[in-house]
Amino acid sequence: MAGDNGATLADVAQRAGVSPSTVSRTMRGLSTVSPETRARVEKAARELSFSISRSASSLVTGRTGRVAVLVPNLESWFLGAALAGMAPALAEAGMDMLVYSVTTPEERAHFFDHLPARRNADALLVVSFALSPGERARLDDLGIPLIFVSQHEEHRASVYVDDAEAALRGTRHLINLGHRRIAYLEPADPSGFAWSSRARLDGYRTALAEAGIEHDEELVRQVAQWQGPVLDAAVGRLLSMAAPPTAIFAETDDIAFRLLTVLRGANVRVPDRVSVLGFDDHAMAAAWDLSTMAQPVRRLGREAAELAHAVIGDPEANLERHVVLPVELVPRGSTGPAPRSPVAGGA
Amino acid sequence: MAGDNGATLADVAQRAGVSPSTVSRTMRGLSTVSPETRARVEKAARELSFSISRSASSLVTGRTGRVAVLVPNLESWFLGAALAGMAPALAEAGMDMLVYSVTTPEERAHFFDHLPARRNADALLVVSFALSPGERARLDDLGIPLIFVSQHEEHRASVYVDDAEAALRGTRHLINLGHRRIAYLEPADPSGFAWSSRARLDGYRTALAEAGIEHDEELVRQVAQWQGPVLDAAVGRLLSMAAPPTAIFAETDDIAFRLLTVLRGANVRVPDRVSVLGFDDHAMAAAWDLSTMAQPVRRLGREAAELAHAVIGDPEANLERHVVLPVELVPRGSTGPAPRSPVAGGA
DNA sequence: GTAGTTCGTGACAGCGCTGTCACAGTGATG
DNA sequence: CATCACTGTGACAGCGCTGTCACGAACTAC
Repeated sequence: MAGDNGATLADVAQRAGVSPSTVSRTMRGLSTVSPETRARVEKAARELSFSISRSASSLVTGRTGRVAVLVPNLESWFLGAALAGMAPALAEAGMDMLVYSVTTPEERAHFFDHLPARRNADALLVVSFALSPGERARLDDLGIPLIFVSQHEEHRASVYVDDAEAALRGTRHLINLGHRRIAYLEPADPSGFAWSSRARLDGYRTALAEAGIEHDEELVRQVAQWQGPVLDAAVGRLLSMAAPPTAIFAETDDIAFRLLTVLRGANVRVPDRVSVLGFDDHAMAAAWDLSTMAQPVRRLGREAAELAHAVIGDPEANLERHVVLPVELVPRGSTGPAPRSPVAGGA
Repeated sequence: MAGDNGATLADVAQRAGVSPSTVSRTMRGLSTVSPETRARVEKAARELSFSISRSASSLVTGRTGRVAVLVPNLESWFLGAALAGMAPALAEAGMDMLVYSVTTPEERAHFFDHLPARRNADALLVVSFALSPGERARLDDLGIPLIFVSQHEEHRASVYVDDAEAALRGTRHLINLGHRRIAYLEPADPSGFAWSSRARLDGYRTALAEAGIEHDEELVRQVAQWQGPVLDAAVGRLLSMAAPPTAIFAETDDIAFRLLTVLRGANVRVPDRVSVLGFDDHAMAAAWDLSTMAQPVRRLGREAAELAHAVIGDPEANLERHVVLPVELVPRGSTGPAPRSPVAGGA
């Protein structure tokens, strides 16, 4: 039984008493088959547990029925959610999802040298993957449509969120709560992830300028997103300022979680003394009661998958289409009104 | 440029001045090619950006060079880690990874009706997927080797952890800390995940029996793993007992996180008044300072991928091999010595 | 009733590879 | 010097489909 690859189209044809052509037409749902014949063929196919060999059909059609997805890893909540958004959309379109997780330098070298996706997929979705210029160029060699997800790419289809606008709105939320001293924590180690870190910082600055709050570069600090001590130091630095911040905007929820842990350990009450705002709406954000800017990650994935499907189906499709999705504030318990006591001065 | 599927083997042959057969032999690394010819062919292949069409070769060989993975979702940390373990192992073996995420009833129906993996993969890895008997039987129809990951399946290759032993050791750890009243929280909603919940509970009971601690069924409570109120109620029940537990063993880290949140909200100090032990070593466990039983999830994935590769390469391979991996205690700050005060009586 | 149209089906080539067989060239053996 | 084994290469069929073309039957129109 094992190794038996199943019945062929010809087997089904014989059983149904028709030609292979007719079986092929039936399986592909072409309309030029009479209802009776169709029923007979479908019955035979079911009895033989037949299903089309994509290898054979793609040899003829040049289409593989597969979409490849390139991700910088598989363990982050973000990428899982993005894939989770793609999977149903692709399945619905009858396409399979090929996943390439490329993390280490060895994996990178291997992937970009061999381009295993070549001739194995009809499109490549690149998700939040920081590419070198050489790697970027190499992807064009694949000869299939590229779609960038959660990253912006000139002259190529891209699906992403408006980071600047989101950071702007998040910062405004803090300002509306009365905060004037608002710190910003940005990741020092994007670790292969690509997103518009710069845009988020810009949005933060725009909001401050808008409110006439003078910008204090001391309040912007780089912290390690995953590792230990650096964040403690940054927080210590902020808490020991003459005019310490009453709110901290973390560029990612991962940073916010670690920030909350540090603050809790230091007995700094949130949000009574310091408000904390994150970015992403990480799966655990609700459990941490973290206010955050929610990225529609699943939708990002879904839109990308749908775009891929559209592009594959239509060779004339616009290969430079950009889809920008909104980010919404999810207010939770980690943000509150600015305290009266520690800060005296206004703007 | 787009839509151009690249050079064929024949193009390379012509450029290198050899026959297609020789190019094929070269690309597959067969030994019967002279070094000079090999060099010439490789040069030509590189110049044309050639790579083998798996569709064509699999049509002949019957092998697809792909492994399919069936997962109940893509958003859990656990499955991401399992996939992350598989990916490099498969890449190294030159195989692609096809991911089928099957969550909703509609997706289930579609997957098991159409078996899209049929003839599209050389093996199927089933990861922690709770199958109905009908679905289970359907998978055998695929005609390819099945490998069960993080779940135990009679007469089929399986890679999993020793849940009973792990729960036994975890409970022993609590007993060694002086705890005698140890509660156990098990999930009421496995939500499509398959693991040996029963085995974990058994391990807990074995440890208690071993230590001569009488078993109190009141201390074992079912809680919703993802939803809200049920856990509060269970915790309330435990804390209002005449002899409340001094330690709580949560069957998953997800439960433990929610437990910690509830306890914090209720001002029950951990571990001073109640120790909390989790199970999984979730990516966030360190951030929560949660003591837990660490499953080697990545390794689970890697071993499964290697097993798949072995089985595919050798048709005579043992299709019923079982690999059992160990679970280790990771002691962190959520477990500590049993308090003196609240409980008087011993065993 | 003849010509034109549509519908449903079958025949057949060929997609790009691989596996088998054949065969020329080289060196070893007696 | 004839025989044999071995090495490196090419010729060719065929894997399981799809796309094109051809064709008979059943209509429609005048």
